[in-house]
Amino acid sequence: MAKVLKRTNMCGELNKSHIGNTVVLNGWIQRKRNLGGLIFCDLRDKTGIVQIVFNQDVPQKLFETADRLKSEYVIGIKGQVKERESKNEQIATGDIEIFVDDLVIYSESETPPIYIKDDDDVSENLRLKYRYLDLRKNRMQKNLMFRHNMMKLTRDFFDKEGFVEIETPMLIKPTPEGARDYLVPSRVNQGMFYALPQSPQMFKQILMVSGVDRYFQIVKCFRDEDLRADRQPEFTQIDLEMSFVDIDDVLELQERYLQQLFKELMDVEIKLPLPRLSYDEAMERYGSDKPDTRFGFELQSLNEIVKDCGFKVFSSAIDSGGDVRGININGYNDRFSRKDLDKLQDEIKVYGAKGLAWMRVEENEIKSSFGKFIDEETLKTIADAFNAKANDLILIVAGPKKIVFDSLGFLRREIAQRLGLLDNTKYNLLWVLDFPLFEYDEEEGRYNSMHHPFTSPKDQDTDLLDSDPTMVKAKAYDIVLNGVELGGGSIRIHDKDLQKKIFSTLGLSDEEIDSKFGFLLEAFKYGTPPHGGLAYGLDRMAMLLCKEKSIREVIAFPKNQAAMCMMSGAPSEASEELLDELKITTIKE
RNA sequence: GGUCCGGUAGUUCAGUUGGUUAGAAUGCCAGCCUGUCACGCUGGAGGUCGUCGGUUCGAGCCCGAUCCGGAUCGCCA
Repeated sequence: MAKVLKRTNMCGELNKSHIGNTVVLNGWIQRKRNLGGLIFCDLRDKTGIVQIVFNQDVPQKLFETADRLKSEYVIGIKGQVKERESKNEQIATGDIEIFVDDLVIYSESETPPIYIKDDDDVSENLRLKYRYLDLRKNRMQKNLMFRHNMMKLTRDFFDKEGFVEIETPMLIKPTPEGARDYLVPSRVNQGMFYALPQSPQMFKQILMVSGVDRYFQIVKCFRDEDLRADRQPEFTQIDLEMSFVDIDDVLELQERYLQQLFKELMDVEIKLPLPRLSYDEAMERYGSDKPDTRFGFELQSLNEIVKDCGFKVFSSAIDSGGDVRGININGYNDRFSRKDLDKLQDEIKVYGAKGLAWMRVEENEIKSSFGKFIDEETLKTIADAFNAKANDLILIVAGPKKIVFDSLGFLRREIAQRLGLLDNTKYNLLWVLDFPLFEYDEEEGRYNSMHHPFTSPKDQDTDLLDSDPTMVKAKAYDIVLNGVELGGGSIRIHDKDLQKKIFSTLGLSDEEIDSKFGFLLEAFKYGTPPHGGLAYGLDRMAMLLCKEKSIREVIAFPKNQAAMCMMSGAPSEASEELLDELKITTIKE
């Protein structure tokens, strides 16, 4: 076992002020340049890279050891910091280099299967398999540090505001609604199962009943649903709950938190109060309940203009309760070929759109895909509704509202991205409020909670619970950043009778209510403060602030799209012994 | 579960209407080299073209099936 040289400095932190010092560094060989009688190595640790030099003034044995060095060998060196004759402007330590007089090889390395550099474009599968190598990259180290700083700032902020971090259980009762649970068999209670929490929702509400007053937790949550670039089966939430508050109290505190987060971690000033949009307005203007407001192309209703226009696609959409809406890609008509438009039309079919109608506004005429079905007067009226000028492109979708919103919402984002209009130095935070409490599930023929069943309806809407549940608005709020839902929450129901009423509107029988939520309702019998809270998706927040495209870049050991850990091989089969003990029989083929 | 894109050297990729021994860059190995910093120069090794089947005189290329990866719709209270 080689001696460990006691480190005096980190590689990336050395500069001119260290010239003349003798330093001891530990790290990995990034690269070796052997000039024959002179060897240069780039030595890397988590802080950066510094050049170390071996020349023939050193003992022959040391020089021979240096000659053996290869990529990713782990070494320790002692040497003197000297000013460089020719600087390297590319790296932070480019003014200096270390002349080595002692070298220890702690461990050798096989040739790594992936390169340790930020701009490699190796397949993600390989990166995940060799995650320990991937994480050596400067970019990944930075992301890990950023996430750490985010969690530290979060803990400090909420601590100062009187919040207490309390751990809630990971083995809990399966939840009937919402996402699919991960199930954990109980050995002690044969045939019974725990679930891993999708969120600590009921526990944090019960902590309010317990008089904790303000709770928060940075907590792992689990949902057994399909993965996406921004969705992992296990993810981290910043979860919090407050007693004796209404919507404005929650939002005001969160705004101060976000302001501080952006100021300290990003050096970005966020102006308060944040903009607020109602759910209806967000849908009407942006076709999304998480609008990206960094660019225009807002939706415009054409119902009034085209309801009697004679073009069947439009009029029948309106007659059957749907919509005709469009967006104006103003100033970019010349950027879209006929082929581009056909492709966009294809792409919105996944949302159920039957087609895409378009109008090209040119200097002296309007060309459109539906010109022969409609008179020129109406075309002009549509163009006027969009304040269209030459070189504008108007895209129109007709159909059921959801399809129209989804399609145009997609087109807005997609086109802005293609045109390079997504300014990643801009951080548009906003609240979306006044969500519907329920949405009607056509397939199951019943109402579902849009948020979750503990969400309080708006006071003035409680009468509508019986007559028209879909009209009831919720005391719910989402925080949105550049088109991504960062988090959401609500003021909860603290009245057990109202809570029961909501459950029954959701179609739950008394027995179901009792078996699934009985403990919460029981707790509510004994004095419940008005309360509300919110949860942020920490991974998503870190992803956006690190300017990454996937949350996998800010999670140390993420799963791939098939929910597998490529490094460790999870999930895997369980042993017969374990399964026997759990009384679980697997179906053998 | 559906749709789309991809799978060729350790890695990233090219590979023409199907036609000789499948190429490049980089990495790796060996030799030379005292101011490099993506060091350079010379030489070398490295391939089940994801897998199986079919068409064909002949398949990396065409067809079918299948496996794997990614994006996405559904799903994600």
